[in-house]
This record gives sequence, C-alpha cells and structure tokens, in this order.
Amino acid sequence: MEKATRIAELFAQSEAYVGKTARVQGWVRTRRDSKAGISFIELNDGSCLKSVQIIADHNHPEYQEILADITTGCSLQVEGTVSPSPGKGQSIEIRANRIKLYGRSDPLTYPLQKKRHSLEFLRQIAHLRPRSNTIGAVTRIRNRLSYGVHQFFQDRGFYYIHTPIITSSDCEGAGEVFRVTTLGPESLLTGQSDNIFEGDFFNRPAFLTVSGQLQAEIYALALGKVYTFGPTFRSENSNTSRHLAEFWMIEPEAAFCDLQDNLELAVEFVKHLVGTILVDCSEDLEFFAHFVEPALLETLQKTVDTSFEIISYKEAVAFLKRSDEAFTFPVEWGNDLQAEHERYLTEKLFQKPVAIIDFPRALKPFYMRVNADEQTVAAMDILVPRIGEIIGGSQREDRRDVLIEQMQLKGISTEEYRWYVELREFGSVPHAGFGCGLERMVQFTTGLPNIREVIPFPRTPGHAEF
RNA sequence: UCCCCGGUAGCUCAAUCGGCAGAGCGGGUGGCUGUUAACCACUAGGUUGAUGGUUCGAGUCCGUCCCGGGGAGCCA
Repeated sequence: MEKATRIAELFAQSEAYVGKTARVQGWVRTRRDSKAGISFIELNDGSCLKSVQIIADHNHPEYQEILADITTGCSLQVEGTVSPSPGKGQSIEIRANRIKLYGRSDPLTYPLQKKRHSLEFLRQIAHLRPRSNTIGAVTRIRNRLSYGVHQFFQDRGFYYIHTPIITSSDCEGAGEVFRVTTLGPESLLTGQSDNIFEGDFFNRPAFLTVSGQLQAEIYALALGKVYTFGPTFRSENSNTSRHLAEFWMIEPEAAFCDLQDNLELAVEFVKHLVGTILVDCSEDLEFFAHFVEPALLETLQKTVDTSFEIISYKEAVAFLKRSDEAFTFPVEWGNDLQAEHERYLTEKLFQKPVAIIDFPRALKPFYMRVNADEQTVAAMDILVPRIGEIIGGSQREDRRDVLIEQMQLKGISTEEYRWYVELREFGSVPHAGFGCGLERMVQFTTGLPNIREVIPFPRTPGHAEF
C-alpha cells in the first residue's frame, strides 16, 4: 500500500505541508458540489475530530468517472497540493491531483448521515458508529486514558501484572459471577451430585474474574508495587447508565503502603489522567463541551487544580444530617451512603471530587483493614461529580488473626482462601490498593451520560451483539 | 430486578376529544453557489414495536410481551 499522512499530522504541521504534495486516506463525511466545476469533499481518517477538505476539479478526466460514486461513507485515497483555504472553517485544504476510490457506499442504505444521530441509534450500528464524531472522539480519549494509566504507574515503578481472567473463587464479595464451563446444558441439567464439575474442563467450578485484587496482592507482596489493567466481569442484572457486564478495571496494589499513601496515590492518579486529557485531547474535549456537557472543561480543570475534599464516613454522615436536602433514604451512621447522598456531597456541597474514608466495618468486604476503633475499616471511596464512585480501595488486613476473624464474620472460607491467609503468615506487610473503572473515567472526561457509549462493544443484560 | 416515561418514513420528531398518516433531515431528479449541518424546486418513501381485545371506527383506549430512556438497588 502507498503510505499516507494522517490528517491530524497534516493539521498539526500545516505550515510545513503548505505548498507540498500530500497523500491522505480516509472515509468521506460529506460532499458539496459547486457548479463552478468543483466538489468539496470532507475526508476523515479518525486521527482527529476534524476532516480535511478536498477540492476536486470536475474537469479532471479521472474524476468524472468516479465523482458520482463519491458519497458519504465511501473510502478514498487522495493526493494533492496542500494549500491555504480561502473558505471559512478550515486553515488548509487539499487540491486533489489524484483520487482513488477504494470502496463505494450506497447513499440509500448507508445509515450515517452528516446530521446528528441519537446515541441510542448509533449503538444499534456499533460496526459503523466509530465513524461518527462522538464515538471517534470517545475512542481517542479512551486510548489516551489507557496510555496514561500505563505511563502513570510505570513512571512510579509499578509492574504491570496480568491477573487471570478465569478464576475458581466466586465469593470475593464483589458481585455476581459468570460461569465458565465446557459442559453442555444437558449435563448441567442431569447432574445431580456436587461432583458434576469433575467432568468439566477445570475439574471444578470456574468463573470469569470480578476483580484481580487478591492475585495482585500476591505480586505486591513480592515485587512491591504492581497494577492490573484488564477486563472484568459482573453478571448482575443491573440496567443503568453506569454499569456493564464486561468492563475494564485498573487495580494498583502496593506493599509498605497505608491508607494515607493509597489515597495520595489515587488522587494523584485521577489528576494525572484528567491532566493528560486536558492537554492532549483538547479538540475532542471541546467537542463534548459543546454538544454533550457544557460544564465539562470547568469540572475537569477544577479536578486538576484543586485539592480533593477528604472526609471520614462519620463526617460525611454529619454533613448530610446538617443539610437541608430532602433525601429519600435516611442518613444514619451504619447505613450505606446512597447515590443521592454521594451526589449531594460531590455536586452540591463541595462541587469537586470527594474522598470518603473509614467506613463502618459491616458495610465493607473482609479484606479491608480493621481500624483501631474496631468499628470501621481503612476504606476509601473517591466520588466525582456526575458519575459518583470512580475509585474504591482500602488498606488490606495484614494481621493474620484479624483477617481470619473477618473472614469468619463475613462467611469466607479460610480453607478455600488458604493462600490468602498464608500471605499473612510469611512476611506480611501493610499494603493497600484501589480499583478504578476505566469506563467511568471515560464518562467523567467526556461528559457522556451513558456508559454504553464509552466502550466499543457494550455488554449488558440481554446484549452481546457484534 | 423494581418504579416512571417512551416506541409513528432510513434518521429526528408531530398528529387536538377515538374520526383522511404529517414535517424537517437523509435518498432520487433538476436548478444555483469557493461550498461549510450549504441553498431552492420537484419526487419516491408507512404492517404507527409485537400480539390479543374494546369500538361503526384505534397511532390514540385496555391486557400481555419485546425494545429504548430516566431513576433505584448492586457496584467500578
């Protein structure tokens, strides 16, 4: 194939390209004809939000044959002279010398119009929606965030650990699991004994992971600082704008690290990711600020510039009790904070990210470290406006006896998690970590209200298309 | 899973009290123009989500189901 210049590069280095010949490849967004004998073709290659305007002269014998086929959606390669554009709306344009039509696109049946589509409609055409401005911009931001995750941890000496997708434990307390089996439905139906899984691939029940945390702890207690970044699965029948059955989670875990260190790391992490997007994806951000969430840039800039509010659960309850809001759910020490409470704290009271620490022991899972008061655990949730909880983490219980007590209290088998207990028997050390949902970070940085827009192929109850 | 609101042309939506199925955009044709979600004219395009019922008559009312949206729970 002939090599081409990416359109983003063309705009970024436009002064260097003016007067020279360039070759671009992409898909036609729209075409306008002028009876002065030229066509204006907007070509987009996904490298940036902007399309480049191609000027095609009708008198050129080569064009006359293909001009009728250059319609929205078709794929082209164009070679021409990069020139300053006399028209408004773009600094440069390409005066085409050669146009090669790769693939036609029937305008009668091509679903994408140059007009705006609803996000619900675009979801039904997930094979074409990345060609829309919105999904293209989401994809670039998601990519930059993913890269930023690795940059952040690699720069700080964290090792990237690939924790298993298939696991054999289903009682981590992090939600419903998907079963993994090679048994057919008939053997599952006819099997009466508990030993049915002896004939299964793993000779035991197996599931898709709901978290890589427990395995990450193993490696943190050997390599010091590690992180996971991979797909995670929850089979909860939750149908909301913030939940997916398959999503991507980032889970750092650090040894010789307490809740305070963990919290500092998490705050720095959020600021770093948002900061990179503000710098490197400004064009896409402006698009979202214009069409999706007017307060987006302000919210993101504030996230980077101001310190997060850090309060204990106890203080959060006090703030909520003191407020004049008419909450549907009662605020009482020992009750879980409801979405309405979280929203009040981060959107109304503080109007910036809020970290809540030291939750009641009964509300949190067995692995969180019990505080000196024995009533609370060293947990932390970071809430951001619009999204709610974007990060959840804790210092882990590193004392063997307290861990076993917690497991018994929560009904976790010390036999099945023997290895987890052993980590507290052989060189135990204070350690901590957190989980961050990538999609929620993408929602936060794009302003998109529904999580189904921020992952290429969303999996939700009843939906695994494409 | 629960509560509320929706589903009408390819897309976005309108249709008064139950009384002839509509518009804009997109498509086609023609015109105009260094155009910018271009513009002007003409034109094609419908099993009103599915199903059962009430009625002289149902897009509209009732039952059931499917799908979408908002909220809740669960959580990241």
